[in-house]
This record gives sequence, structure tokens and C-alpha cells, in this order.
Amino acid sequence: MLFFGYRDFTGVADEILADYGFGRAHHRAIYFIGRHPGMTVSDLLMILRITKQSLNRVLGQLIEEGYVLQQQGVRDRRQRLLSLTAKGRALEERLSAAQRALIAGAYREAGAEAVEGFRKVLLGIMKSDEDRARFERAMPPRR
Amino acid sequence: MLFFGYRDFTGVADEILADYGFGRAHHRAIYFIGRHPGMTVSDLLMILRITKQSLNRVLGQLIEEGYVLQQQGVRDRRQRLLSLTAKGRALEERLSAAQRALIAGAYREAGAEAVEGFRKVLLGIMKSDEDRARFERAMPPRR
DNA sequence: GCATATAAGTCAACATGGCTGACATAAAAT
DNA sequence: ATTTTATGTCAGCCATGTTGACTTATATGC
Repeated sequence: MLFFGYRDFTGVADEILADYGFGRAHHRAIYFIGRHPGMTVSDLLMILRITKQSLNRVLGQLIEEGYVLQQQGVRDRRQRLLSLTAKGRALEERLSAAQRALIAGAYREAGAEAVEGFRKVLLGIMKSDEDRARFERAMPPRR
Repeated sequence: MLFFGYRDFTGVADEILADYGFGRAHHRAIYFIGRHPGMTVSDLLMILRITKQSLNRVLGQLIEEGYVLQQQGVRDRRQRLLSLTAKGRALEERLSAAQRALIAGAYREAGAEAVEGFRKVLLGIMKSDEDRARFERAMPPRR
């Protein structure tokens, strides 16, 4: 079920990305930068768990084509703080809208209770507390 | 959430596959052949939605290394009916066990009700009735 | 203040798994 | 007898992951 669901979920975005000559890797970068404006390159690397070289290939394109902005960090000037340009936000919105529409349909049919279960199970599948923490609303176990 | 969940779900299998020099594409073939013994190459192509050439690359390896068996169809001798050998079933079981353990943990924490919601939402995300039909237990709308 | 560590970027080479296009063979269907 | 279908195959391209080696700028620790 995850195979089919994930394929169709990414599929609706892939169609749009093709118009821009981008791929799924570009989408991931745009998505996370949009969600965490001002994040550093290392932050993004940790989320995506890919190598610097892989990331730089897509990030370089996104910067060159004016979708992503890099600004030198103020506290630490080695850092390059990432954010979306207006053009980047527009693309992000277009992609999110398509995926949101798909998910919204599924949510509508399944009901609020099912949605809660869906989220719970997905959180349980994640192996790292750090990843889970990105989504947990109220999260008690600090440790 | 789908990104993180899917990554970790495939991750536990990927680790095992690396021992055999196989990748995710091999796993998909093994999984679906294991689930539908005697299926044809076209059946598999339709499920995976990849090209014949892509499939043959992995299928060829699986056959050559003795994980998958091909038998000429009886009704239609052009067909090559696919099934797992004992070796193939062993690998399939090892992969499934790892993924089952991950999912079982998530199910245990989330509860039966959450599981039902998880399934419902994933079914709703699938864009094709054909894919949904592979999972629906009682399915009224025939059309 | 100097040595070391860290954040980021770069070059080169390689693997996996998608893709297109062209073509071959055997068997079924018309 | 001709056409269609199921399968396989060669060749080459693209996206996106990998390793390894190295550079540059800046921060940090002694």
C-alpha cells in the first residue's frame, strides 16, 4: 500500500516538475527550504540524508535559476542560510496544491478519525525520534 | 510524513538487499511475484508501471541467480509465468519479516483503529481503481 | 595568536534504475 | 496467410544516489 500510495503522491508533483526540467530531488529541497526558511545547508543535508555532492547538484540549479536564495549567516558567516525566492514560493505552492488536493480527497473519504490513525501509524514507522519530532504536536518524552 | 515513513520502510529492506547485491527494483519484483505466483511478465509490468527494458534488467538477474523461475504458459505459450524458487521465497521472507517487524511496531503503538484509518487513507491516495482493488477486502462498486 | 575543527563547495568517477527507440522471435488471433 | 501480441534484446541517455580527495573561509580552543 505504501508503494502505490507513495508513487501516486509523488506522481502528481513529478508531472509539474517536468514542466520546469526538475526532478523529485529538487522538490524535496524546495519543500524543506519552504518549510524552514533560513535553514543551513547542513540542516538540509541531515533531513534528506544524502551527500553534500548530491544536494549541491540540485541546489546549485535551484539557486542559479532563481528559485532559492542563499544568504551568509550573521552569527556564523560560514553558513549559507537558505530560503525560497518569490519564484520559489510560487513553485512550492503549485506543487503543494497538487499534493494537497490528492490528500484532501483521501481525507474527505476516510474521515477525521482515519486521518488521525494514518498520522499515528506513519509516525510509528519512522525510525528516528528526530524525524518524528518534526511532526509531533504535543510531545512529552524528552529524555 | 510519507517521505520519512517511506524512506525508513524501504530502508530496512535495502540493508538486506545490499547483502545480495540487489536493489529496490529487485525487491519490488520479488515481492509481487511472491504475492501472485504464476503471473505473467505483462502483469508485473502493469503493476510496476515501468518499461519492459527496466524490468528485464532486474528480472534477468533474478532468474540467472536462481531466485525467480519462468515457465512457459500452457494456455498461451507466448507467456512466461513467473514464480519464486525456494531461494527466492527465502529472500522474500527475510525482506518481508524485516518490514513486518517495523510495521508491527507501529501498529502496536497506534492501535487497531489507527491501522484501519491508515489503510483507508492510503487507499484514498491511490489514483487507480485497479490498484485499490488489490487491497480492498469487501468491495461493492463493481461498475 | 596559532592550530584545529567546521561549514560549504568542487572535481572526478561510478552505480542504480528509470527512459526512448529500434528491432527480433514465437505464438496467437483474424 | 497476415497481423497482432507477449516477450526479449541492443544501445544509449538521464536523474540521482554513492565514494574519495581536496579547497576555502571562518569559528573555536588552548
